Amino acid sequence: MVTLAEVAQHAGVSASTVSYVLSGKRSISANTRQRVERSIRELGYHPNAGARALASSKSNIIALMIPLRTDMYVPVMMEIAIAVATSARTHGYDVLLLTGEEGPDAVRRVAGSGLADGMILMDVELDDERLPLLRATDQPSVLIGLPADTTGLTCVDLDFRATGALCVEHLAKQGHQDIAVIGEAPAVYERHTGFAERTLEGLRSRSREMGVRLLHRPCEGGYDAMAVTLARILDERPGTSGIIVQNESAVEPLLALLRQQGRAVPEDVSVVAICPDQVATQASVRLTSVAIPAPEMGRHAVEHLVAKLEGRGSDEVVLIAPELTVRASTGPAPSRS
Amino acid sequence: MVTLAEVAQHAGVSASTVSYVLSGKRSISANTRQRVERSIRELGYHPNAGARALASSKSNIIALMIPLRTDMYVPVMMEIAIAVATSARTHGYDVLLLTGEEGPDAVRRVAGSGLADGMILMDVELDDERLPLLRATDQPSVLIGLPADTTGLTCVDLDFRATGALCVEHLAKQGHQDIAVIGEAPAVYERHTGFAERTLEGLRSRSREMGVRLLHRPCEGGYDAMAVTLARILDERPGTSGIIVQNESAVEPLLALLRQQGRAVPEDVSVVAICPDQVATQASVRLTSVAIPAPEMGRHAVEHLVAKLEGRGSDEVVLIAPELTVRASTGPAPSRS
DNA sequence: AATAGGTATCGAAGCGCTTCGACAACCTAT
DNA sequence: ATAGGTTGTCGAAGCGCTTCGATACCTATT
Repeated sequence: MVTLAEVAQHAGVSASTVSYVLSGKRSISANTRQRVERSIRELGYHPNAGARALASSKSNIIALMIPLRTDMYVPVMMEIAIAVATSARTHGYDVLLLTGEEGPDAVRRVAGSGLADGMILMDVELDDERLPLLRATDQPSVLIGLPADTTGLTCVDLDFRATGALCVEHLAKQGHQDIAVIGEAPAVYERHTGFAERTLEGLRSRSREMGVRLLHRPCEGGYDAMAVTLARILDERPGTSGIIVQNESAVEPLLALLRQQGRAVPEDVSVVAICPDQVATQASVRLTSVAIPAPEMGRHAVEHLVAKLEGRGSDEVVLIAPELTVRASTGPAPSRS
Repeated sequence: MVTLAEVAQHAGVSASTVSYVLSGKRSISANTRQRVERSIRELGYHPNAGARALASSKSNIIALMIPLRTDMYVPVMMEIAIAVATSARTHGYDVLLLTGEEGPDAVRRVAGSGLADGMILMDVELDDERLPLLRATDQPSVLIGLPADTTGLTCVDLDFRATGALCVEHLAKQGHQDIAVIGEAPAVYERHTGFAERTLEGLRSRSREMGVRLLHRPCEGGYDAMAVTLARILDERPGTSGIIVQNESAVEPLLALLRQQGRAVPEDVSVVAICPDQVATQASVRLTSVAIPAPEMGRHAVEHLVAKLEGRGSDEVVLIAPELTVRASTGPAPSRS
């Protein structure tokens, strides 16, 4: 393993000079810089991460805490994780992957050991048990998702309230009067995941404003659960002509069931999905949808965290504006006969 | 930030004693141990990761290199990543997330900087450009996936050859004579991903042995691509009564298309999938499938890597035996009229 | 000609930990 | 009583880096 000292000797300068060449914190003559850089290349030098962390009290690592569950939004999580990792690299950071398993202890461990300079938390619940700790240790951090109380925190999320509103608006404008919402699994609501509840708020308030009727039903993923849920919905509101789905694993089953029942999309029923674009475009009907901009969320999170770590940036809630893309699954409401 | 020295002072012992209490590398009297442990608790001490890494030349970090692409097997990747992370924790390691983006440079960087003690590579290609480096630096590592040449490497993977064979066998035994295979996207074959080619080998050799006809067609995910692929298959081999799918995002479209064409599953066509159990059980028909045991793969990978890091364990190829679960999508071949 | 201000470099201290050798204290077995 | 072993603890060195003066030289300014 090549060390700084060896590079220094090889280049005929002192160790500190090499360090300054690397960090650029003091001016170095062009001549010396080149000699040092050449030695670094020739010896294949890589600074030792531990030593660097010790001396500078900076690890250049960002911890990313992902949920342990894989019952929802797996592709989204993955996309965010990848976006965080690649985006972090462009800022000179590596990413440490923590699962939710350890819970608050992970926050303590990482903050206490100086393993990471800051952390990004995904899947934040409305009343997340990690938040008090985060505030207490004032560990630099960014949340993906929105807790109930955001004071002293930086959060990045899609504006799910606006997303809900946008979906209703789109359907209402096309004349749909009875709209059903197929939501996430009941467990998601029970654990008060912010995005689910905020979507619901947006859906409800906008349907009130626009005078349409809204029926919300949570739904486990899969064909069987979807069949039951759909039957109940159509039983309760036979006139339902617009459906909003916020559950990836219910999308395809829903379309299959509608087809099977002879309900044409979009002629008889319009469907709007809240899902990643990939799901919307690969479904058996190309779905009108509001995309969940996973890469953008990951990037934003990293950028805000890096800003904090560099002393710039402040606590702030960043809500990404939703965009509805019209595809083949929505159209005018069928005329009521 | 509490340091070792402060703990030592608080407990009235020397720093080295505290260190030995922590590591257990020398015997410590029960009395002293308790005093030290109490001080640690009271002060909320966490050893500094950088200092520890520097002094011991061990970071207690495992690097996990995941593919950048999200065009295939996203849930599987995610499950593996989570399994790796949680499993690593039980062995006292944290996981550093690297994306494939940096390619071989990431290997160099991590190995050179001592950032991680070892690495796990996912999505290994048959002739992966990272392998020469791995061998050259003799960086402790484990691959998930099987390259063409495994000498000097430790690999963990599902036995895809056996998987292919198992699928064919199951259908052949039920009397199916014409079997179609819907494979991964063409790009996957073009980049010579090991698992895809090995599955194919297994499929082909077993169908030769059992005297059935096999037609393999790569297929992009999604409804449209699946429609085209299916039409071609049925055109070329109208007698096809068994279908094997190895492409998650083709599963549901396939089922939808068959339904639409009035082909009943399993009465007219039997379908076997190679996919995670979740996909198989949540599909619109409960699918007979060979599961991709993601958690097991992740766990195995970590355990072998840890064994290597502790000086135990050797180079070895671990192939996990496939298991076929019969569900509702396969049955006897329709009698030929 | 003397002084001030830059610029380029070096030496040394120190980050918080691990680990080796030393040593005192005690316990056996002669 | 003494040599030889254990056991428990300490001090000091050192891991590879960053960073803070200090120094030496050079150019501009008075």
